[in-house]
Amino acid sequence: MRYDYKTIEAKWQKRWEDEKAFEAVDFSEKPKFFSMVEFPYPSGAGMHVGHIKAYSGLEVVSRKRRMQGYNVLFPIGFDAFGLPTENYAIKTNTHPRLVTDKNIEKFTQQLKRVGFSFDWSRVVDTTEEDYYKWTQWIFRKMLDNGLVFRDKALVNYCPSCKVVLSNEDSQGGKCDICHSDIVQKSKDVWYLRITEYADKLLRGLDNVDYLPNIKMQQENWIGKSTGAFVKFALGGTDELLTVYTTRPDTLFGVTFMVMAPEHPLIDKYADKISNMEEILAYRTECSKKTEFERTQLVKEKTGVCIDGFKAINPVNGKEIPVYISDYVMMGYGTGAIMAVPAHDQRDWDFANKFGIDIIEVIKGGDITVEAYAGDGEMVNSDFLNGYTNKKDSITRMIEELEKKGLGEGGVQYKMKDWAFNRQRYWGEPIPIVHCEKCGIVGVPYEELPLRLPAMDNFEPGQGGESPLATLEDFVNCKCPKCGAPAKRETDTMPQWAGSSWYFLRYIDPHNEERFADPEKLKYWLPVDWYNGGMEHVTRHMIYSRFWHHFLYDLGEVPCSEPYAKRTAQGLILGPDGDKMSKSKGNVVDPNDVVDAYGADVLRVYVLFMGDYESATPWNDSSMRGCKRFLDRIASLCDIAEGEGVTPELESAFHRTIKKVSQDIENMKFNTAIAAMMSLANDIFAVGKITRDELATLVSLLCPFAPHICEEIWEYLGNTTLLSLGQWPTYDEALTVSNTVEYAIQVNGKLKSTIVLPADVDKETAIKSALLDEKVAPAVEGKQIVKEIFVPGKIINVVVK
RNA sequence: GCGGGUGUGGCGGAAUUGGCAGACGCGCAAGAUUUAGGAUCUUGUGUUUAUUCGUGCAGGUUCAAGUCCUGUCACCCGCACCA
Repeated sequence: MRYDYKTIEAKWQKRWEDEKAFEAVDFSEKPKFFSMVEFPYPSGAGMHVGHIKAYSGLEVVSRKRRMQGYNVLFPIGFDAFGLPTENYAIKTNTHPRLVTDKNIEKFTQQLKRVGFSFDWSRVVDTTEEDYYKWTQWIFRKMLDNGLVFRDKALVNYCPSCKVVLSNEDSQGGKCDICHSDIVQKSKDVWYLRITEYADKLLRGLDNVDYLPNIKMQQENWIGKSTGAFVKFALGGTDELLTVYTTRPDTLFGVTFMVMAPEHPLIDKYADKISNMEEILAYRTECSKKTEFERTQLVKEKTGVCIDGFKAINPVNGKEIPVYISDYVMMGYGTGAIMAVPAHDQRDWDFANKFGIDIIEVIKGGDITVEAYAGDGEMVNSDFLNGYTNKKDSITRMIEELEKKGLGEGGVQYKMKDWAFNRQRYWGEPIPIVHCEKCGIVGVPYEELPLRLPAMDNFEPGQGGESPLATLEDFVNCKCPKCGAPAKRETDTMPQWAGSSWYFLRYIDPHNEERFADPEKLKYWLPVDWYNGGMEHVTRHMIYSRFWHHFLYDLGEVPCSEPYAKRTAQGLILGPDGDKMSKSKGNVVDPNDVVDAYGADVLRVYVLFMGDYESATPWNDSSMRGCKRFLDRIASLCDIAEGEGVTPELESAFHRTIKKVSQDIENMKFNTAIAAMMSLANDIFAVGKITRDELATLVSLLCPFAPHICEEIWEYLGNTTLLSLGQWPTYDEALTVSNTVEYAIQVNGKLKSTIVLPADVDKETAIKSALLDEKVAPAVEGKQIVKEIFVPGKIINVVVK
């Protein structure tokens, strides 16, 4: 058969679409399988091959599941709000709506050309009113349930994008979008109280099947630590200064305290502090430092001693000095620490610089040289002396503190509340009204969606105002509660909002009454298998798990965890081994590959090129090998004859069915394809194949290269779709052949190989081995000390 | 600094978990076919003169180690003054 991929691919894509082959059926009797890939951001550049690899994994799994008789929901959509589109819109003076529609059209066309078996009847677009209505609805529910609050805070501000960023979006002091330096700025910020769900999000990980490194990253992100809160009296005030520590048992080693420069107690007692000017100067200096400077200057500690009050150590009554220093952050713990220089390197550095006492309380290190953070016997610690177990000494100290009312055990999380507003146009308007009398009032549910108003100039205002703030009609409104004139919130939601619940909308994308029908949610949830990039396993996944947990607490969804299983694909690197990027000019466009080789070749190659979870460089000639493979498969039509089984191939077929079936489940697509290539090699070596066997082979290959396989299936006389056909089964007994090639070793060195019956016994095997013409001379005249026989594998003779 | 991961031919990568290292593919070489190029097909391809030596490096356990143990180096990815 001639492999005319252009004609073949167009033909089958049309037929799948005409027959609605891949549309999921709600409430079908078949077992359900909900597989989901991370929906793309429809950028103007179109897709690159990385997208194709990201979708091909679950594409193969989904196609296999359909052939195994599952009712498969494999949806796709577009996460289309966000800055790149908006920036492009500003630059070209086109409305972001038009830009988005154009980009979505381009992406859709590209995805369809590759032949992905998405359910195109359920496409969601986060920027459509009937979608973001429900994004706003969930936000309103959060507002009702006390999970939304407003605070003035120092925020990460990107002067280039003119936008406030979350900590997550400004890692390393750089803007996640344009990579400019972030500055700190005081602003009103809307927060979502995600920290309230920290423990639920952590415990939920026990019941899901995520790759171990994904779980670990999420645990790390949540960052739970256990320890104690300890209260220190401040001499000369009625105040208790609370600190958080993971090692309350080192309390006898505390020789000073440190507060974050912005700590509010400093302002409260400003009139008691004689060196306030010095402190204010230090504060100013700190606020000027960028994140980069703060992390680079890690070793050099700076600070100022507060001249006005001293702290009292609650366990021994000692007076100790209090400093401010920027190595203590306002954002973690209580913004103040007890310093134990003998056993914390940062405290040690600080003490060393400022000439503060260092008292050893744990034996084992040399505290004149550096802090000792290891375990050991407690000393200089009164009732804790002699303790050697960290856990016991901590427990004992917490008991003691609780008895005196000077402290208690507690936990802390690294995770911070989610800064949820952006001063940009292309996002979901935050459905809130500011009323002078009533304060913050939610837009009534029946008024949702709060539509993004049409406007011409989406450029952010100077000073970081949202462009919406310039629209009088939008801003001025009536208070929904009291009817008095009020003002609308003009900020919009961050891009993470729409993607926090999209998997729910796939289940019922056209519902006008609810975000999704409860019965349908019950049928489809949870997502059985979710695949995406490693870069999203903390932010997007934690945010969306948070929203889902919240909806679960409201009784809106039937399970607490949205994703039963999560995997991640590795990047495709450029041919030069570098990350693909437009600036490096090493981006491979999937359209070019489809034009030159066909969609099936592209699909097979992105899965064959390497381990699915690892980063692998693109290689054009390696891809041509995949083309050759499919050509050879097509050419099998010319030799396929007769029915039934070719005896020489029977075992190879059963082994391949087993291997491919298992490898797909483990995402070992590269070895699955290798196994089919091997089988093809065997077939050509034998020189014949029956029509039945060819049908089996194309069934196995169909999830990978569906167009050519459908064509061959039709060539074999079938009128049904192979994509909805039967997944081949294998007979375990036939996967093993009745002879085995044994390796023969003498003293562990390979000497020869020998073919023996599979059920050979040890005695016969060794006897035959010793007769081998290469083995005999090596053994001759020597004494046999030991004979090792591993059934099915190896014979080893030890001689002296 | 902390946490996790990876080191195997010229290249991408395999190795049913301790049992013939290099499956499969690329590349390369020779041959066939072809007016030629391309494509296709066949054979070969870690190293080395038989023999050896070979999975980052150095030791160890074992009849047997890419796989287990100890130490060490390099690279990659997270988080990062987290108290």
